[in-house]
Parts: sequence; structure tokens; C-alpha cells
Amino acid sequence: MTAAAAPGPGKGELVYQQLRADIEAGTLPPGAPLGELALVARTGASRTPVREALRRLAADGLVELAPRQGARVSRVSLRSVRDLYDLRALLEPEAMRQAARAPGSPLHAQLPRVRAELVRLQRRSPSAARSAAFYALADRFDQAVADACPNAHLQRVLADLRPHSARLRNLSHLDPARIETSLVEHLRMVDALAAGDAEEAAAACAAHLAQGLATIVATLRQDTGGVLDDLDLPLGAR
Amino acid sequence: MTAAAAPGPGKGELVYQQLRADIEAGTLPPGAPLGELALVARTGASRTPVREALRRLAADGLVELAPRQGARVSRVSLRSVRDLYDLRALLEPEAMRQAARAPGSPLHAQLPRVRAELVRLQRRSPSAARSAAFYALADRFDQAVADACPNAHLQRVLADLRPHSARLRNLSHLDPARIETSLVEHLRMVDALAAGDAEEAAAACAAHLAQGLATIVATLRQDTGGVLDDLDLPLGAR
DNA sequence: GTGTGCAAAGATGTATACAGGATGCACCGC
DNA sequence: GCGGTGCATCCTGTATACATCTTTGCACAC
Repeated sequence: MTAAAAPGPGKGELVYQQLRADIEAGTLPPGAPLGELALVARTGASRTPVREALRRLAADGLVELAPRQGARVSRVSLRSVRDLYDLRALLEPEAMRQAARAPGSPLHAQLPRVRAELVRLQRRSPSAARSAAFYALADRFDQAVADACPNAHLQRVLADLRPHSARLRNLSHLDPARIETSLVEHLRMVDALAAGDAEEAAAACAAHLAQGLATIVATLRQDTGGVLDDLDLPLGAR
Repeated sequence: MTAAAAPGPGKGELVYQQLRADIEAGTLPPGAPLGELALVARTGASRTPVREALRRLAADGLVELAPRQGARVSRVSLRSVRDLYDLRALLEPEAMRQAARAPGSPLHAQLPRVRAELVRLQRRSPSAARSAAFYALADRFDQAVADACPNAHLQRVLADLRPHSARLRNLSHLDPARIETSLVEHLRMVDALAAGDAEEAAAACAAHLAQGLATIVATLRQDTGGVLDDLDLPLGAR
């Protein structure tokens, strides 16, 4: 069973996940108004679960909530992108270290399969399907690394940051060539984790983040014609 | 007017702040059940704002929300204490660095007053009032440092962590002698910030956190008779 | 023609009513 | 005496109705 209609998760949870997915995917672009009435019509739920979902998303920083004025998808600026990557550069290498030192975790059991899948993707020719498969794999990997952290607070913060990163990736249509380098970077991380080399894993993660930031900034600059410098960008063009 | 009864902040906001303050202060100890009905009676608001407040607190990690089973104040374990301080040790020194490099911020304008107040407190004889005054000052200082960070994501995470730290302090009745050392550590941080020495400020912050963790762990060990090792402690005694 | 003021409409904030599920206890059977 | 089942009660999850505020559009005065 994938997910039953009503009995399993509550309706508020469903609305939350749907809205979050739409925001991450860019279907709901930054700045998009989120009227409760409109969301009731969109999701079929009542105002109560809709409100609950909006509050949770606001706590995640994915929507901005103006009192008596409604909700909007939170806007993105070049500065916020840099801020996000600065913070990830602080946290994720540390998460890698901790994960590398937790050999009994489910992460380590998955590593051989992840590695095999990465190699398989390396041999495929570039295509949208390959990109999608890689990103799905990378997301699962990041999640597994975070879950392997014994530090629950760190896990919570990383989980908070993940949707922001996902949104950035989907807002800016990245250069397909980026996949190649990112594959290599992930292989380096996987191998370091498998070897239990915490510092190498952390270094690989830091390098991966630096590359990712450079790519996204370049892409955003190109998409917006270099107009932005600290401006809010209305949406990922397309 | 300071703050009108109803018109200014919404009722949900009021309930949230009240509950959060009670959790931080320890009035609502870890594990305490938070029935919506009981909170309605306690706060005078209706169930809708109460629910909103509970969701926000759950997002902060201050309450645990079991579906169809109600909310409880989140429990605290020795491990969670270590986790929290590990994370703070990662984030707050970096925040200090960034704050030290933002000379135009309101923080720097406040530094002379904060320093004078610290010196004044140093000369007072130990008392509960002095402790309370110091903690209030330290909280304002931490807040000002976080606000001086240009990184909005970092600000958000630091704000999320603050109530957890405050709760720990109030759960464990700290040794009054700790105030003395903490005063000195704060003076070191303030002076480093005033001098614009980012690395010295970060080092001072790290030292302060290490001392704080050691003190709290020792206090908790003593309070619980050393029974806990990874156990949940029911409450900060008293 | 411009600016101000008012009024109507739409939205959010709040309160309450209804439905489904979990927990605890009492009763029955063994 | 002990274990299991069934029911009663309370709770949360959801839906809807009401009150209040913000906003927008228009009319009028300057």
C-alpha cells in the first residue's frame, strides 16, 4: 500500500506534505499568494487543516505569514541562497563526521547499493530521466546521512534546511554537466563513509557544497540576466 | 501604551508565548501532559488558538505531539543536553564571528552598556536577584548577537535553540558560583566584539559553552543522584 | 485633476459543533 | 483468582459559523 486515503495520516499532514512538495518543486513559486479559501478549494480539506499546514510551513520558513494579511510562499534572494549554503557548510560536514563514526547505522548497510547506483548512473548518457534519478538518489543519501547522526537537534535542523535546498535546485534549472561532477563528489563521500574516514567524508561534503553553491549562483545570475544583487527574484523563470 | 489586551498581538500568539515561557521556566516540566481542554481553561482562549500554539511549540521541539493521543512537554535526556551543546558549539562561535564583523549593528551600540552592567553585577554580592539579573542580561546579549548576524537562516536556527537552552538552565538549579565564571566569560566575549576580534570572540564563546555544558551535566548528575545515563529525567526536582 | 474620506467586500482570527478513535474500567468467563 | 472482552468516556481531528480587520474602489471636495 502506498498511502490510504484518510485512515493513516491525518488530513492536516496530507495538506502539509502536498503544499511542501509543491513549494519544493516550484509549482508554487516564491511570492505566490496562499489564500486559505483557495487552498480549501485546491486540497478539498477544510480551513482548519489548511491553517495547520500553513503554520507548520511558516515554522519551516517556507511561507511568510503576515497577520490579518494572509500567507505567501517565502521569497528567495541571492543573499538567502548564500546564507543557506553557509549554514549547510557549517552543519553537513559535521553530520558526515558523526555518520562516519556510527558504523551500525542503516546508512552503512545502504552504502554498497548507493555506490552501485551512482556508478550505474555515471555510465548512462545525459537525460532528464537520469538527472531525476540522480537527484532522487542524492536526496535519499542526504536523508540517510542525517538519520545516521546521533544528535537529534542536528537532525532537526538539517531536516528544516532540506526543503530549502530542494527548492533552490528546482527553481534554477541547473546545467546538466553539473550532474557529472556531483556524481563524482557523491562517490567520494560514499567511499569515505564506507571507509569510516570521518575527516575525508567531511572534506568531501564541504567540497560538494562549495561546488553546488557556485553552480546555483551562476545559474541564477544567468537566469535573471545578472540583474539581482540583493534583490528578490520573482520566480525561476522557465 | 505598552501593549493593549487584545488588539495588538493575536490570541494564538499570546497562548504561544505564555506556554513557551512556562516551559522555559519549568512551570510546565518535561513530560507534563498538555490537554487542549486543560489549556483552554488555563489560558481562557478557545481551542483553535490553543492548537495553533501547540503546533508551533511542536515545530520548535518543545512539545511532543502524538497523533490522536495529545501533546506533552518534550522530555529531556542527558544525551539531548549534550546534543544541544554540541550544536551550539558549532553555531554560536560562528555567529560571534559574523557579529564581530558587523560593526554597524545595534549590538555594538549596546556593548558599552552591557559591559558596564556586567561589571556592576561582578561587584554585587551573590543573591538570587543578582543571578536573575545576570541571566536576563545574558539572554539579551545572546539575542543581540544573533540579531547582528547577517545570515537569516542562522538567525532562525539560533532562535529555535534558545528556548531549549533556557529550559535547561531553569530545570537545573545551577551552582551560584557559576555566575562568577560566566560573568568573566561574558566580559571576554563583549571585549572581543568591541575590539572587532572575530576569532577571539568565537574562542570566548566556545569556552563559555564548554563551561556551561560541564556545569549543567554536573548539576543534573547531582540532582538525579547519577542514576541517569541516557534516561529521561522526569523533571528538575524541586 | 488630485487627494481625501467613506463604504462595501473579502479575507483572516476566533469560537463552537460534530465525528472518529484511543484509553481505562467494569463485567463476564475460565 | 486471573485473564479477556466489551463498553463507556474522554480526547483529538475536522468542519462550519460568526466577528473583526484590512483592503480596494468610488464618490466628493478642493
